[in-house]
Amino acid sequence: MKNRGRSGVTLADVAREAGVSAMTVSRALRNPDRVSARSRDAIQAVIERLGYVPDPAARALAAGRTNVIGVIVPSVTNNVFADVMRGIYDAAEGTPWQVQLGNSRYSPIAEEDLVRTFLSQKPAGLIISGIDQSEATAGLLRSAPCRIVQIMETGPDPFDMMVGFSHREAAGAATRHLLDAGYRRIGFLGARLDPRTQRRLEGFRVCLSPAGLLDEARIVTTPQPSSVTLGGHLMADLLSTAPDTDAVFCNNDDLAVGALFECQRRRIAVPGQMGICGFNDLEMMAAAHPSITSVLTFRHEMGRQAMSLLGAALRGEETSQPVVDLGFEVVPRATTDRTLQPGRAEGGGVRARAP
Amino acid sequence: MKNRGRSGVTLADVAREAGVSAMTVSRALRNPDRVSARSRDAIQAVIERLGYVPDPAARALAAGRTNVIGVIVPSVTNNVFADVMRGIYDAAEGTPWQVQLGNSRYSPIAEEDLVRTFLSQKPAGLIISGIDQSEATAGLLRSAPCRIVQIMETGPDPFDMMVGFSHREAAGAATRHLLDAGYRRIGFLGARLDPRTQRRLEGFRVCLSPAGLLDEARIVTTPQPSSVTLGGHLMADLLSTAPDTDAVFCNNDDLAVGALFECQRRRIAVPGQMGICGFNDLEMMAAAHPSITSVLTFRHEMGRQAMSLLGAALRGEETSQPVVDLGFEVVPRATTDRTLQPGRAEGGGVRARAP
DNA sequence: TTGTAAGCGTTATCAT
DNA sequence: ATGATAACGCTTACAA
Repeated sequence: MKNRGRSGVTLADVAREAGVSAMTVSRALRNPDRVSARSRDAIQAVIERLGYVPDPAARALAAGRTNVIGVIVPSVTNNVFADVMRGIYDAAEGTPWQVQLGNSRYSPIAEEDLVRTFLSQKPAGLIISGIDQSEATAGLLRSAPCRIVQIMETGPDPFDMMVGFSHREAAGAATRHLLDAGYRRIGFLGARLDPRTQRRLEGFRVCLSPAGLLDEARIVTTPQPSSVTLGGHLMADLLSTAPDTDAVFCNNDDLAVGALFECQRRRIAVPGQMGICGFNDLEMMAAAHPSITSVLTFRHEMGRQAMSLLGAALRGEETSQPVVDLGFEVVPRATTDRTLQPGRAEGGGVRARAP
Repeated sequence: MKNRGRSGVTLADVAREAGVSAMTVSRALRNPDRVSARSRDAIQAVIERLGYVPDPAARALAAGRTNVIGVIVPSVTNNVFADVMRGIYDAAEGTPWQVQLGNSRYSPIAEEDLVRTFLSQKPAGLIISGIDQSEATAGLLRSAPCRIVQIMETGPDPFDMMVGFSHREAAGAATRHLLDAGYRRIGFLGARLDPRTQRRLEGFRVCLSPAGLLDEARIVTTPQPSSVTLGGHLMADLLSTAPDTDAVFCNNDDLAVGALFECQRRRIAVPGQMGICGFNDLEMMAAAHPSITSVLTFRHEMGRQAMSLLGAALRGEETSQPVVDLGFEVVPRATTDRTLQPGRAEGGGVRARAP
């Protein structure tokens, strides 16, 4: 098999130059304190001189495991997951764990393939979004020889660990906020009905139904992926179906922003004639004019904690609490504050802040 | 070393069950047509029955290469890179290439580490953002034993291939658009001065300078990462420094949206008293009220082409054109259209579209 | 503290 | 078309 023209400096090269055996170099790399200071220094010098970098494939093959943490999210474009990913990367920094990202594109089949691919790499851990895995995927995960964290949601029967919150309750709280603000004919705008969206819709229904205020005609959804433009369209649909609607809970912030712009275009006063509440509380919501009420979710923290929990578990520090509920927070702002002095009709907004 | 309790079914297991040698199974997996139909079918059946999945580490070690495409971006939160990543994933779908993401967080040192880590994995290719690698990184890349695509920008001396556009020209065109629209006291709002931002600022200067309209006092920048909120703050700063400014070129769309909201808050008529132009043309820009002028960049296409180019090169299809300039497109909208009938002062906008 | 031997699961090479 | 054999670069297990 000879030399196939590989560039690499190997452990053996380093060992030879440093006048020790390969095993000592291997140890110096992973448990520096189990090697004499003298060897350690000599080895370190040679490594730098030769520019040695360990071959992860050889390592994985010999050790039967890797320091890879597989992360499976349904979207890489979505702001929400971008924040979660950043939290994961932040927590992984300075640790030996190497994050590897997989994008399931909201497809259960792609998700199953990803899990299979990740498992074939003998990962140290897996972080997977949601609690709605297919039966096949669930089977793989249940018998997986690594630690697993489910994120984004809490629910019963975790495979292992969980970091999330209740979307049902969060949506319920948002809807209650609209009720408390005095709105009565409340609509729901939703895009891409993934399982979390559906549970939010459920929370919406459960909040309005007992009060006799649930009107299915005010629920407007579409399978299309969400966008600001779509928020405008959904608002337009809602207004043509149920023109007397006086507030909307938007299933995410993009839709809420689009709904606000649509109101401004139509000279509908917000919050006077129409209340608007979003979901996630992206940075933009506070900066908008009028500022937009939303439900703050702790996305970055979710990623951070998922990774930290995994790290702790892998270090053998068993957590007493395998399911972490991060909660949420309704953030009331101008778009649902009827006590604000309404702007002129065509302004479509109020002054929420001094200039 | 015995059995360490690994879960895996191996090639040898499949070979034994199928009554052939390991090599035949290996061949059947990678070059099905170099194996008799009989063996092929028998092997396929056993693979499915046993649930065999190849071990990528063993494969990498034996073959000396992998089907990994390393992708290095400076941010995973930024919409722009999210779109590029989606393009890459889209183009990788259905190919044997496995995309692996690295986040350099705008740090040249982190970037160098990532390159080193990726190279240690013997990747089939590397996609790296920008043309401003450190000398150390450049050295690694020049002697890398794999194909390389630089994305986001075009420039001289590609390591190998390149897919991008000229940020300098794009910013110049945007500034020219503001001039053509009749604005004369034009400002620049910029956050995080990465190399691309700086080249955009350069394009801005080069456009205004010959006309004698460049006023450094109207250039407001900050090292902070960009956000909608920050766009408002920068606009506020600009107005206190140079209150007679009549238009701004914002270095990205978030800033532009924030600037627009700030104008609305202050009852500054847009586009009447203040023209606003963003950069990238995110989906939101068209949906805003008033709709916001921006410079469309082909982010998804950039990722798609980078990956396709790489795929073609790896298949041995040499491209005649190793540097692809995707260009850009100034998209004029309401925020720079002075011919529109101005809304009332406090409206801060115009009706860009019928309801 | 250090070294020796064996093998991890796959593919390249060369025969047959 | 198929197979025997020798690596690939590293780590586990055990011995010194």
